[in-house]
Amino acid sequence: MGNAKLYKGSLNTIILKLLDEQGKMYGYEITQKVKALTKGELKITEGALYPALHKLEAEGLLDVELAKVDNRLRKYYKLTEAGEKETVNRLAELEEFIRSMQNLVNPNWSIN
Amino acid sequence: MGNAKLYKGSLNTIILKLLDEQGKMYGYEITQKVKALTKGELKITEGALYPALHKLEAEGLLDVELAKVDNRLRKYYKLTEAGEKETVNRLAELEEFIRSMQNLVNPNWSIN
DNA sequence: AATATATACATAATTTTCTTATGCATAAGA
DNA sequence: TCTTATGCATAAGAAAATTATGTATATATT
Repeated sequence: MGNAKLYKGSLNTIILKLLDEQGKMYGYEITQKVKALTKGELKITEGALYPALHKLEAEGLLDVELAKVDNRLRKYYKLTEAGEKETVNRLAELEEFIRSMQNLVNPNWSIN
Repeated sequence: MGNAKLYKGSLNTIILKLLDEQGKMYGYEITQKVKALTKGELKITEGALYPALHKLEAEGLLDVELAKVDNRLRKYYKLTEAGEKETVNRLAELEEFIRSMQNLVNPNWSIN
């Protein structure tokens, strides 16, 4: 709690970015990766993650590949070609947004 | 368009921050200020701004002062004492969020 | 003089996006 | 045996925005 409600709107872009650099990932793995990368500050809930993955897939940005590991199901997601193109756009947009926020909130921070 | 939907959740903090540094501002002025500070990248819509101001006021974080300039109404908002304290907290939280996002999206960026 | 744009507020309907609460199932650790 | 971790999913509800209106005055443009 506390950090809750703070990353609204950027979850999709985070997913795309991670898939772009990791190649393929499954849902649970994404939640753990984000937790690790942000030292526990950002926690992606399953209720937000799975619908987001399904939507990105429906939009044709992700492909799914089923796998069974230790008798447990995994759904590996990876970017489609369209997904890779979209990732570039959305990442640029998110970076611009972060710079703007940074500049608004603390103009003293370096902007590089 | 484009930048739309990106600053979700942080509008309240932006308002508090601006009021903290400007002393007092009225709604329309806030929209123009944000537009200017972000070179047009962040546009606060009235449908988001006015309800947010009313809510912050209802929470006891803002005080209102009416003014009539050129026969047009203005509602100047300023931080209450509670508002000043809350601003410190919310700003810190938002800064942490920005750092996390920055680190997720582009770990090469400087973290200062 | 007429018209459009800027200034200034406000709210209702809708949509998006999240949290919270469930639910199912297997594996591993205490 | 019981709890925690792994792994998926969806439904109900809340939060926070967008979009679409509405009112009104002032200024700039044609």
